[in-house]
Amino acid sequence: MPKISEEQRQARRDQILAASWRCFARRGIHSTSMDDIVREANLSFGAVYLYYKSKEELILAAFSTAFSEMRAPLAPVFAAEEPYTPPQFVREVAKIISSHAHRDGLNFGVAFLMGWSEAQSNPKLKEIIVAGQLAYREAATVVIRKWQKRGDISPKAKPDKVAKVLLSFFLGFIVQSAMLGVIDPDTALKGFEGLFSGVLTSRQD
Amino acid sequence: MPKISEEQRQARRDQILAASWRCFARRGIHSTSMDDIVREANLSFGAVYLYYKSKEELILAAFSTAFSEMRAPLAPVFAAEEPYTPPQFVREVAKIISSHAHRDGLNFGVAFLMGWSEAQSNPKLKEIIVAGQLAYREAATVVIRKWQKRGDISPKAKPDKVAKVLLSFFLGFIVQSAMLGVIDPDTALKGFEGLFSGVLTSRQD
Amino acid sequence: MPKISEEQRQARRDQILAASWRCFARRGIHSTSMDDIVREANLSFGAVYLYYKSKEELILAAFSTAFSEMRAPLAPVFAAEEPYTPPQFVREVAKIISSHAHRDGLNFGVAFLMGWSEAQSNPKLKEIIVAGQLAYREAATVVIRKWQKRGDISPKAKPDKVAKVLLSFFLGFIVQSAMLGVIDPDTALKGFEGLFSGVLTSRQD
Amino acid sequence: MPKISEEQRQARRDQILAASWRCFARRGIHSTSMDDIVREANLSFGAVYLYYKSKEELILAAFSTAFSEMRAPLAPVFAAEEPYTPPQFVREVAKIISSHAHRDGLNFGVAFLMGWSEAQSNPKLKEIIVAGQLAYREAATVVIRKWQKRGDISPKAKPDKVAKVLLSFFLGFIVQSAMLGVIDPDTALKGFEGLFSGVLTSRQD
DNA sequence: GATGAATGAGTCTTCATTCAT
DNA sequence: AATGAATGAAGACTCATTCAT
Repeated sequence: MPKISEEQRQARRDQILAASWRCFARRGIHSTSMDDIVREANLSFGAVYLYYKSKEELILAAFSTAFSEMRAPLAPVFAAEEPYTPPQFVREVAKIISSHAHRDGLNFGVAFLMGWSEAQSNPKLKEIIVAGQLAYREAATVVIRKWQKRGDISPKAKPDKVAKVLLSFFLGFIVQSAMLGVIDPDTALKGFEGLFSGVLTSRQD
Repeated sequence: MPKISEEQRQARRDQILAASWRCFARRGIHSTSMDDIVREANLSFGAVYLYYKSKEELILAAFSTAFSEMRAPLAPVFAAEEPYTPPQFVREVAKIISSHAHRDGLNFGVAFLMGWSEAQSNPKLKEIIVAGQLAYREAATVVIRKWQKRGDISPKAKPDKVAKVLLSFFLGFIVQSAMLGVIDPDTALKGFEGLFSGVLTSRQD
Repeated sequence: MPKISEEQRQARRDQILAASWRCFARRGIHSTSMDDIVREANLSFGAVYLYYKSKEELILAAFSTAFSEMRAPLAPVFAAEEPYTPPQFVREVAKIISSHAHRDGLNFGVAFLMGWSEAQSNPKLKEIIVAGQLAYREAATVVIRKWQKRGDISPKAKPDKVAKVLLSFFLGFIVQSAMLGVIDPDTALKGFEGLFSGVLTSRQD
Repeated sequence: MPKISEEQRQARRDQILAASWRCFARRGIHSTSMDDIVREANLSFGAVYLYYKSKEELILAAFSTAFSEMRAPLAPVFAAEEPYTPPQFVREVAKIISSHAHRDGLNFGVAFLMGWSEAQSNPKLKEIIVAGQLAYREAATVVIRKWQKRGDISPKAKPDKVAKVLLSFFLGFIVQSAMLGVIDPDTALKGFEGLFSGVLTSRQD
């Protein structure tokens, strides 16, 4: 019979994860030592290892959490029965990414950059990320089909190709937000509309 | 007074950098030891340290080189007096990114992901990357103005906002290519056209 | 004032010791953690430390017990008023060692090997073992004198020297049983008889 | 092309092994830290790990060496075309064990005790030791057959059983030497002769 | 008496860097 | 210029022990 409740246990895990992210965001994953995390979490080595049995497991948990925290607010936008129009959809996603990027005074957008990089030498992490990106492509495809049904975009477009372009846009948005500073959702909206204000015309060539 | 010519010196530096990238692409920066690089370059520790005085300097040089190698083929596309139309522009950039990503059997697209991540704990690298991305935004702005002049896109659009969206798209394209596999330039073209096939219409609402 | 009876207390100590031996025999002393013992004994850390105040004390108790458990069945063989003849004596001792070595599916013969090794860095343990081996030499000397009295062996032999040889034989028997598998008591008997079937003759040279 | 010769390399390995044994003999294997060995060898961590890639490998090498050092002087005694008579054989082996046990002011006899114990949790070591002991049994069998041919012992004895008894005796001799102090070869001889001075008689029963 | 979460000193090991040759 | 053996600081992780409950 455990001496602490499941809630207490989860609270400790969260405490460690939060401390880890404060360290990772400040110094990067590889410049963060377990010692840093232990100190940041105001715990002991043993305590941290009681909840995560290796640095790798901790890193994996940290990224899984970070990714799913981004997933939560995005889900309703992708799953809406009656989706936003493309420009509004872009605006909404941009808004969520922006607000997610800066919390508790730290830039959590870098979590994605770090995760993508780390994935190159961490198969499990890569699997998680690939699965996540493919899921977004899938979800986007569904939205795109609805757009086509509603007449928002041409019925001739291939949804899977459009989905790749749409996902590219969001991923790049994350990169820019992390490297150059947050992009205002309205800027995203206006830029999006502007970029394609002539597409139809140019296709008529 | 150096005992070897400047060409020989540069050749050695390139040899070391090439070996480094083969290692980095395979195992990631932090899982690559100087020993790995020394062996991959068929040199000695002393030789490597003769040309790069620390691992950090080597990493910095490796990223600088990788970024400028991408810059070279992109430059004419951005600098053309009479630019491609937006869809064709996207296609061209996608083509260059794709072909750059896979060379010598290695995925050099990951170089960008690694660089962005590494930049979080390496101010000098961050500076280089930020400068590069801002330069692309600038170059894109110039192209966008030409599009507006030529009537490819609306003259009312703010070029700097459109540039952010355009850069986002390309950066995301790099991410997807590295994580999920290369995206065919025609897919990019078709997806791009499809996504915006209804933008004007939707704006008329 | 203890809250449990002395019998309960001793039962707990035995339970912990038995669990310890199951662990030690499986993985060795140094690869066995207190955690292993706690789990094997179905107890808690606190409980184990209530009965043994350190791992060292537990180890010492474990060996003391193991040694005295071997002593019990051997005692009558050594103390018999009218001892076995030398070959039968060897057979009896071999039988006891063999049956002791394999109990509860574990090889307790290794206890001796471990104890001898551990004694090198544990003075208290060494003292116990040395005292035990000297006691066996003493007991053997008594038996040997009886053999001489009865005419089993030459009255000219020095009992203390014979005792050393006899003890050597038994100790080596323990080693072989633990390392190469149990030696059958009859094998010991026959081998013993065979080895010395010509000693008298060779002495006549 | 290596910078140091094979002899220098071997010398370093020997230096490390010698230092390890000084530590092991003093404090036991598990109480000896790599730090102890590094200091005793007057080297650096890196240097030791350059020659042995883990503590386990070092331990294995240390025991292999210790065992083969014992094998060297024993080989001629076992392999002689015309072997010693049984009592002289015992004397010779005892002499070699005694002289081997004390060298450089350290008791190398404990090496065997430690090895046997360590083998319980180290399969590779166990394999080496088992193979060694079986080899000695084999070698002893050959000697025993020669004794039978020469009439030193009864032709009816089973050589393999006698070999087990003979090996037991030597192993136990090692144990006693290590735990109680070296046994004089002549003591071994006299004790051996004394123990069996009545065997033939007792067999007539 | 009993529990088991928490502690933190101590361990093995790696690897960027140096320097005698 | 080039070599590669040697260095040792720093890192991840373990585990005997304690103590608040």
